Amino acid sequence: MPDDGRPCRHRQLRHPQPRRINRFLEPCLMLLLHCNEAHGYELLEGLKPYGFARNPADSSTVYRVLRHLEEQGCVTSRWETGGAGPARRLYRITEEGDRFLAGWADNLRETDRVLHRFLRTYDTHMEIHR
Amino acid sequence: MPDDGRPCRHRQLRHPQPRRINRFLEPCLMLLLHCNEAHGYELLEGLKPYGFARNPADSSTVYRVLRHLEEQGCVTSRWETGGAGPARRLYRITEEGDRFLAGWADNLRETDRVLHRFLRTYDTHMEIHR
DNA sequence: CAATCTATGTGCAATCTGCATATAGGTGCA
DNA sequence: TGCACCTATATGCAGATTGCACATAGATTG
Repeated sequence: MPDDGRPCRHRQLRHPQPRRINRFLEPCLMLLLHCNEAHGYELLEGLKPYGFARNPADSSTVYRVLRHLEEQGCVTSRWETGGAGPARRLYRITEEGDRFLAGWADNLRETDRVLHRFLRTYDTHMEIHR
Repeated sequence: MPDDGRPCRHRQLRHPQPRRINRFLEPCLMLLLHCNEAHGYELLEGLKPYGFARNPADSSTVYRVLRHLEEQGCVTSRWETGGAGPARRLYRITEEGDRFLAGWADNLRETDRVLHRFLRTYDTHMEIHR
């Protein structure tokens, strides 16, 4: 199906958008920050291996999620000036963030089980019914 | 953590809700209807094996999704009167619905891959960083 | 006849997310 | 110098999804 870039007008038969797991940016950003202190623009690139290569994350959403995580105490930030280009807000994960990430991982493992249950049922059903 | 039933006041550290996959009701209902013609109240029960046992789907959402699927041409409905209790709206899947379900399955398989990529990365990272 | 179960539905509000846009420092180049 | 472009962060707005509260109504049971 050709894609002219315009939003889908007729609401009919719309397939789910690329972002299918709610708030999936959260665990991805937290895992990246667990590896290294980083700023938003950098994380935007780092997300690519997590399924955001074909469907890049929106930068405004990334920045918003990071500020949200900071409000929650999962990360802290500090301004880095003096480097080349505009000032960057450098994020670092906290202990609270570590626990939050672990909770997310458990949560996603459960989601994975649910997904498998569905796909297995689908496959066996389709095998029987042609 | 005790749960007094009230909504979470302090917005802090909220973990993702039980419904983590966007519009997951859609493929589940379609798969159930691929097996058998059924009405909403019945489908509400049939959803349980798909991960809705611990977190039952909201009935209003189920009815709304079914009407939405009908607008899309994925299902058709007819009233069944004469049985015991109130009239029931019986849903049946269409050929368009079959294709839509197949598309959903492909979509969820991709989601599954993304999920695995994350969990594998998480596990190996945590193994290294104790 | 009141409570309860079956069955379908509307209204509303919170949440999440993508698009458009604003702001601003820095670099390359004609 | 002027201009385009890249880096970097952020706000406003609107559409989509979803859960909760509530409305409606037929049928059954004590």
